[in-house]
Amino acid sequence: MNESQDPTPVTVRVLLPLALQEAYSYRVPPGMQVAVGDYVRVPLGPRQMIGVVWSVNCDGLSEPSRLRDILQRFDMPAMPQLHRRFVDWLAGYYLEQPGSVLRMSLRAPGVFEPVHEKLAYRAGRVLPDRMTPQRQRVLDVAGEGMAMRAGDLADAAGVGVSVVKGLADLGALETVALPPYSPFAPPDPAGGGVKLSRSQAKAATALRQAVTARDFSVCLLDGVTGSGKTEVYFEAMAAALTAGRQVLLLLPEIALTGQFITRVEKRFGVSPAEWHSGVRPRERERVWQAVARGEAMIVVGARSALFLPWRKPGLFVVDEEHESAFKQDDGVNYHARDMAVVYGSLGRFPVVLSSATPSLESLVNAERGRYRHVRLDNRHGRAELPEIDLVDMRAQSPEAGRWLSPPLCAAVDEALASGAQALLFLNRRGYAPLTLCRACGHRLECPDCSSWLVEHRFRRQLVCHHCGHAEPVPQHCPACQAEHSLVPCGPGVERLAEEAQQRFSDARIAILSSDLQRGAALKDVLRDIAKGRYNLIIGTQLVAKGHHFPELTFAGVVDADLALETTDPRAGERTWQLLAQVAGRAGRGDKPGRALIQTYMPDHPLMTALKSGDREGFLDHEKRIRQNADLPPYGLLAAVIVSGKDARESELFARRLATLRPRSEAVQVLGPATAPLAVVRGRYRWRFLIRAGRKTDVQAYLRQWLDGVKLRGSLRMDIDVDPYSFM
DNA sequence: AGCACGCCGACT
DNA sequence: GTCGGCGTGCTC
Repeated sequence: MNESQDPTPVTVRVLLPLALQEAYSYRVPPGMQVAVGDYVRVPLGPRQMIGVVWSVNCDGLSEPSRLRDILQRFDMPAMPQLHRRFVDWLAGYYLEQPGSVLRMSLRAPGVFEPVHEKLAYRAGRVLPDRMTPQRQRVLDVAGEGMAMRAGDLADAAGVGVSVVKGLADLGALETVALPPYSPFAPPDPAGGGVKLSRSQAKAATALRQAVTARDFSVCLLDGVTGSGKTEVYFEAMAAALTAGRQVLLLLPEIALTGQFITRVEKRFGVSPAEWHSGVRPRERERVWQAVARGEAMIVVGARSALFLPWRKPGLFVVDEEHESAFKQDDGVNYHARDMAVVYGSLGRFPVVLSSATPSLESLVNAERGRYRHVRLDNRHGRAELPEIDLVDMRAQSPEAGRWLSPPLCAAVDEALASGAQALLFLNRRGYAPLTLCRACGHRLECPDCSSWLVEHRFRRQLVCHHCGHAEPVPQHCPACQAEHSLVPCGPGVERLAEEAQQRFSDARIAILSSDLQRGAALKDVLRDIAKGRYNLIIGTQLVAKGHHFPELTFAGVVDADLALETTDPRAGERTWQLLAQVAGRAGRGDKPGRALIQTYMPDHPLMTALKSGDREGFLDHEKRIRQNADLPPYGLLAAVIVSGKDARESELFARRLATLRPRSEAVQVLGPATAPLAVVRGRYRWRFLIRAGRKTDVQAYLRQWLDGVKLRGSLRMDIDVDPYSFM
């Protein structure tokens, strides 16, 4: 009877950041108050873990005697209900354990460590009985008002720290606890704005309305590079900040955060919080705490920033929303752009998706009226794309071992001669994608994956791009022992640079690829390009993203067909986005540039559309293909990948799984077939593709099929809802 | 995720 | 004889 009056639950369910089926029950010890969302420390087997109270069960469902006690409740803002709903929603959609999703929300471990309090000192009320010159100097400095750390105070007074400590003990100095983290300054929504063009102003008004409506909506901000999308969504951010709400600016990759932080500083007068894997632990703590307290108002971050414990979110902006980098491919396979939209819909606040080449998904959502389509005209009235011509490689094929056709060379020559910069784009790292033996035909393959080893000549290594395996380039063929018989086949950017150096003898060549990204190397090269130290840039897709080369007048695409030759259902769309972005790099100021695209498929609808700058035409073509094949966004897709260390065992398991699949009118299961990359890291992979109508509950189907399946030995099963990469 | 338990190969 | 490899299973 008495217990029922007690408001404190006897047992609670605690979600732990582990891949467990469910939350675990714990007892609340007498005298402890816990509520849903609280962060707690609990015992788990021989160790302790930090988890979140997910629900309370006052009825004591499991026998309380078997349960263990919560050890500690952390005194910090509880995880908001919105965030807990988000974790559950994401886990349900991607068929993940909620604990695995929670883990991504607890990636600032320092916040649960005891805060080593930082102390400072200022003048106290009493004077010491015995005054010394040293003491006097310290009190003089302290008398100026500012509380200082012991070391600083001692330095300023020219004395040892012991004098300060002595005065503090006597009460002549007062101890003040400094806030453990330096606070984030409040941004100024009104400051730093620039004059907007008419088109920008109109778009900004639309976005501001969405923010002030204080309800869920999605705006697709669609405008070419140079149309000023950033300034427009900055206006929406200003509106959210004015309303006292937090803003997230989500970027597809870390390399871009630097420039955006500078722009935010200019616009809002303060440094935003920065969140991505490169942020140091101490700073992570600071940001996590400040977001949890609702003190960090602007966060610029990569996809993991979604998992910060947002206190009062008012706007999420996803820049370059078409980027496939928003899809995480390891661990929990979530799409950050889609989850930003989900967060907004759960939290009833607007989301802005921004792109020069919006994804087909977003465009179709706009067509269906689910997203608001906000278009921006080009500020300079320039055409969307520069003048693009195709080089028919069937007719203009360069000699063997060369990849630059005569028209491409002529265009580069012309650009360089005029004192401008030129760009050659090839989406392939290294020197050559394949090395084979002339004597026996043996191909050098990764020992752990079914993929070719890529020669990296600068590193003098053969590298597997799938698992990172690297080995020195052998002297003999490993199969037939022939000497000097290994020949590189096909080009990578390194080899292209070699050819370019021969063709354009006075060119100053820079190679831009992700191999360069370690340390400050990339930054240095970009700066030197901006200074004009290089005039011929040879790069992988790194050059397509964000970086602006003001003196570039020509862009050449060395192999436009590469990205099309995959099994990925979005290959066409990706190729379009990539090539449009690369071509868009050409042109300075208001002067359009020129682009040449080498292809063996000049009649492909994508290529002809690129040539005529007909985005709508390409999109219509792409939509028809997807519609006919029931592919996203007209149908739903999921992949189930089964893998194991033993080839036979993996296959048998996949075949047995196939017999277990439930019959369904609405869902089509294709496979099992060997995955496109049949072996990765020594694991043999089989794949099912699941295709269903747009309104089908694929998750329910997959659960019905796979929930009871027992995995034995090294067998693994990975579910990928909305797959992007078909590897 | 850890951490213990368990079962097979090469050692002082 | 034991040390130790990592496959397997459990944690309220």
